[in-house]
Amino acid sequence: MTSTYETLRIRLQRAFDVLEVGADPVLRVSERSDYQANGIMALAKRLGRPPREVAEEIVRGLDMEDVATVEIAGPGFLNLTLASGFLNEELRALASDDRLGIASATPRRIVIDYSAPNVAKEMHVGHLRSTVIGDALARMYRFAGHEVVARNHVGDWGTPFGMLIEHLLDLGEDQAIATLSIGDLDAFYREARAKFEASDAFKGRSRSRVVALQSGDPETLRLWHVLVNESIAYFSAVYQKLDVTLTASDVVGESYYNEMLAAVVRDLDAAGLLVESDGALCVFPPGFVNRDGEPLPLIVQKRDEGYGYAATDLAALRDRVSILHSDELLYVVGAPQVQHFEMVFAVGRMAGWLPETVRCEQVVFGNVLGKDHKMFKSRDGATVKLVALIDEAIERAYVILDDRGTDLDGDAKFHLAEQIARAAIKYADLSTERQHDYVFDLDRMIAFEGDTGPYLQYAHARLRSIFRRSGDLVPTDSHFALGSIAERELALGLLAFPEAFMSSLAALQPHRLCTYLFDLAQRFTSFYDACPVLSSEGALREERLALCDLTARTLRLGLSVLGIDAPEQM
RNA sequence: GCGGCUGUAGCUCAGCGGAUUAGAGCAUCGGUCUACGGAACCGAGGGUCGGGGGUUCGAAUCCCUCCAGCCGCACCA
Repeated sequence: MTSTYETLRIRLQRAFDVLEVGADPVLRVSERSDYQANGIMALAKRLGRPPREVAEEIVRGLDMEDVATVEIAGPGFLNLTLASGFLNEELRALASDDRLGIASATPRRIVIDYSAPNVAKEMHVGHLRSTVIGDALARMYRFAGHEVVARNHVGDWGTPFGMLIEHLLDLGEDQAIATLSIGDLDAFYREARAKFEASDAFKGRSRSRVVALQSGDPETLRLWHVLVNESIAYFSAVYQKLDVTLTASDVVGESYYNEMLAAVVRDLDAAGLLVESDGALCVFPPGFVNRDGEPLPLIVQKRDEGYGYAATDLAALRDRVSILHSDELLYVVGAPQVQHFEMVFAVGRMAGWLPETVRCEQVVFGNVLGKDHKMFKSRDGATVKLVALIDEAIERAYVILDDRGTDLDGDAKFHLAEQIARAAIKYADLSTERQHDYVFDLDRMIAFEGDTGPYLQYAHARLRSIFRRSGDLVPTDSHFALGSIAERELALGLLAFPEAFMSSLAALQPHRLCTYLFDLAQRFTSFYDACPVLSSEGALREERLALCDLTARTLRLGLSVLGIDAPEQM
């Protein structure tokens, strides 16, 4: 179906076309009217005519069947109020559409690179953002009808593996596996690092172990696999705890690209892009300079002939375009790597590996800060384990459920605590503009009041409770008279869903959908307070039940594409 | 030094091609309720939108400049 927003835009476009300037109307949801048409001032300027005259001409061109009132307010915009007949028809169409107005798009293949933890290293809050944002985008794209290929670019290669493997041998394989499988990855890494720095003998062994790894020594590779597999098992457990769609089969680590690295160098050279500088093989994409104002290289092959992450990222980019045939590449990676990816993408374009038709973008996100606005750390200055954070949130949710008194017990109660905790953490992360740093404050996000995940879950649970009481009866053929202000406000909120979803996805900004859902939940609670549902009768009862059903479905769908559960009761 | 990001209410944040009196949440104060789930609803106070200049009938938004903070700037990813 066509969304209300689209319908209006088309109407408005027709009115604009009367003026024959080919301008696009700008339509926005307004707080003081149902919609507001902007951009008339600019149009008048282009036409060289008085704005009021232009506005009047647009109003004459509008299809007044759908619009109850039009107000020329100020010289630059029109306030539109929708006709009740139009609202009724739109709501009926929305209510009978199980996709809630989101048309299934012509499928494109989108590769989303997200999460990317490192083998034998703990996942911390930094990984939370990439994982949660990436997963929300993946779910949104899938719902919109696209094919998503998730890529978990795990750090599973490089010089640290020499010392890690030697440490594993020192501990004995069984002991090492035991340490890793209980999830104490940081301890393992720390011990290895400490030995590396303290003992020259260990350092020497580590270095030769790296050489053995790179040359494909079978026993070394076997030991490497032990480390990798244990870590991936651990990551999978974290993903499960977070209810993230990533699986072990989405893991395509850095090592996967090893065999392609020589070809990257060879082909860049053949294209005449490769320059030797201080012994390293580099590409100098235009427009990048270092602190002395000299051209900044992307180092593809190091002086020691090893490959850096630039080579790996170029190989991955190539693989994703030419082998996976993706139409769009997204990298959900933190802000510090902006320049790196700009350079990689620039080199990809220069080499012809990244056609102009392929959209390629870093989905940048800001840092997670503590309450002191410094990088998020525990009191003793150590990085905080992601699992510890999730567990703490679950524990708090559990305590709150106890305090509130709940019908649930045992597994069901624990499961609900998990759902609430995940909602609190994910919503807090997703609801701010992703490029900004955000303050991680568990107290606030799990406070269950205000603009939080649990508030949205609660609104949904209250809605479901209505249907439990009324015997799950959902009216199918209601007329939406929208006699009260609260009903009308709720209805307009419901009709805005497709536009909110699509613009959120187009901008790769999940927080816009969050803002929409919170606004909808508030419209609902106001409605719920003002309009009795079950104690109403006849057509009014049917209408209100239908509004409730549509609201519940919209909340559930919106939350689900953000990766948040909507429990039936809380 | 160059580049990027950020600066909006006491706190945490929205404000999406310029638009009516800059909006939420928390906190504070005051109301509502024998109510379908009070994890609620309604209302109030609180802002020189970092400073200054410019463009515009109109700027938190666009341009310039200054200030403050964070990040990046050649072989670790």
